[in-house]
Amino acid sequence: MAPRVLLWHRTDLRLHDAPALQAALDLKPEAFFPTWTWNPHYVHRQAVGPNRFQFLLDSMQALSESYAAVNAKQKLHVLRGPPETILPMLFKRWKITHLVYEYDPDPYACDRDEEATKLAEEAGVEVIVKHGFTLYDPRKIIEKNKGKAPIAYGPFCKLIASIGDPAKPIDAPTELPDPGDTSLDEPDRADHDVGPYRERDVNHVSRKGDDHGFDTVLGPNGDFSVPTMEELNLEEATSTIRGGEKLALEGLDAYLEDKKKVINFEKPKTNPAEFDPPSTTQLSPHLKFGTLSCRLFYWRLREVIDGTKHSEPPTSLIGQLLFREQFNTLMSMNRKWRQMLGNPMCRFFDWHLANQYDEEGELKPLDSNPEAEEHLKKWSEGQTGFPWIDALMRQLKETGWIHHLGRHSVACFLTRGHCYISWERGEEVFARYLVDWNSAMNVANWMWLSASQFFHQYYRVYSPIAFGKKHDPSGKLIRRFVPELADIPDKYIYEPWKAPESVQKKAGCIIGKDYPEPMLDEKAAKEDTLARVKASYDLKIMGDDPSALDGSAREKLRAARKDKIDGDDVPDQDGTEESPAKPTRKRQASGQSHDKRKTKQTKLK
DNA sequence: GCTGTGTTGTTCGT
DNA sequence: ACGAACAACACAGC
Repeated sequence: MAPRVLLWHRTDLRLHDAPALQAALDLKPEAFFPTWTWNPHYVHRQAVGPNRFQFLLDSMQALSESYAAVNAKQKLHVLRGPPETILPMLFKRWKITHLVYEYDPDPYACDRDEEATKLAEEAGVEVIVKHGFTLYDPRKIIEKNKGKAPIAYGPFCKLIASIGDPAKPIDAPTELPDPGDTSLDEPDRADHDVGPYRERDVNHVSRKGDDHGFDTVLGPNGDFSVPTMEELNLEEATSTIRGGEKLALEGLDAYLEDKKKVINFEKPKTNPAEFDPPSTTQLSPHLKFGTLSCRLFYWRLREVIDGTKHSEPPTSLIGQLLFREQFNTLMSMNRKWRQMLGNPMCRFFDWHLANQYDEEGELKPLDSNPEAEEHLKKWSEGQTGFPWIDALMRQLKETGWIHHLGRHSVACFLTRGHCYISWERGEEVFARYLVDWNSAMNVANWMWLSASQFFHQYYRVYSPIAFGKKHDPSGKLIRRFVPELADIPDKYIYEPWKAPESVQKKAGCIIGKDYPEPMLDEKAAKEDTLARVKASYDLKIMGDDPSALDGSAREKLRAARKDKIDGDDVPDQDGTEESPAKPTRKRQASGQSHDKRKTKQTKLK
């Protein structure tokens, strides 16, 4: 039987160097169906803000047009519904013989793809999985290292060096087979139910009204069209970062023009306060959505640096790609990657507002902690009263991007630096607002900054005042993103509460009225948090330790703190003390909704 | 068990 | 501009 191939796009919104696409074409199909399942899990259950939705829709539309440019009969066929019902329908209706997709190391994706593979096999469809999201196949790296991936960067680099160079990129196809007969009657929505997802739509906060993206399965005109922001009823994107393969390749070309910059790139020496233009490549969203192939990026970099004296990993640009490689590899072998409890790679802390689970592994409402809730809310909205932190958080929300070191600064502040709030809460906020959000990079860096893994010198704390000042003494970033402070003199721009009343008046910004007072005493919060971090470090247990899972580690830390406080005769400042007696109070909304959380941790929805 | 290393801290000294 | 003190972590390699 001549092959009829369904290419399931997810992480590979491009035609250049796309191994799954190439594998599909290598089958010499009589009918070829590039397909996207518009998945209600992604639309309603993952925190995604308008900026990232816009980038995704741009990229899907661009891919569809690129297909059509090669073969006018082709397009990206978008079917709106859960993959576990859409795919079996297509297998049958389009008489599919082969399902081809790119390996996605994300834990949710692994579950989803295992289910899809099972369904394909039940339908007698052959499944072909290619790697292309990373330079190497994560499964091969782990196999080569006897089932484990090194957690330290150096050994990881050595390991992949022993495998050799990554494969060279392959060109985009110049011709494509036809799709064959794609005619379908509009399916019954009941067969592709999205109700349970919409009921708990975590993205309702960025909608102007109801989501109409699932009104039909085949699209409003029955032609498998790419959804629009209007159909999704999303607020307008505020970011200027736009998606699509063409923009990715142009961005790459433009960045590589300045060869000196590429050759001497050292990440820690790039400036987190630069935003117009930023001091880094701006290619991360394209790697996230696969509008740019990481192998193409890698080999284009090699072309520039080979034969010259150049910066080296970890600080070089290649070094950045190797971090991406390592974090994706580690994630691929850890289904509890995105949480602390149950995660063997993540140190246990008794953070405020940490995820907790019932016996069935369902998320429970968070413990009440009014002070921490207020801190989280102010942090996520850029209202902490620390201009540097607030500028970065507002930059994140508005532009969908902040510099890596800016991410460090705000993440450290929220977790081990000043607020002692679980990295899981910060990770959610980044997931909503970052255009380049990616589970491997985002989670790994949150673990890094919270000293939960990779980084352990927890006493090195970013100052919310000094760190920014070092890079941007006149506070240009603050003046741009916190306009109420625009006329505060340089001397006070990082600490406006120290400005005399006359100065505040002259600048038209009264602290406590036009801009908030600092939400906490920086020095006292740092000391208190450092002591908590040290106490958790002394426990030396990871998130999957029995005492972490049964709550006894938490109790132990609480009791030790109480002893110490009683001994010192200092009033108790821990807002969690009352929670055992009074289980769960309604939590405040905090930039995103936690109130309807009841996600199965591992099961495919 | 010891030593060196770890992308990217801060403050104070010269 | 750069070095040392701060208080002191984990991990790899020997």
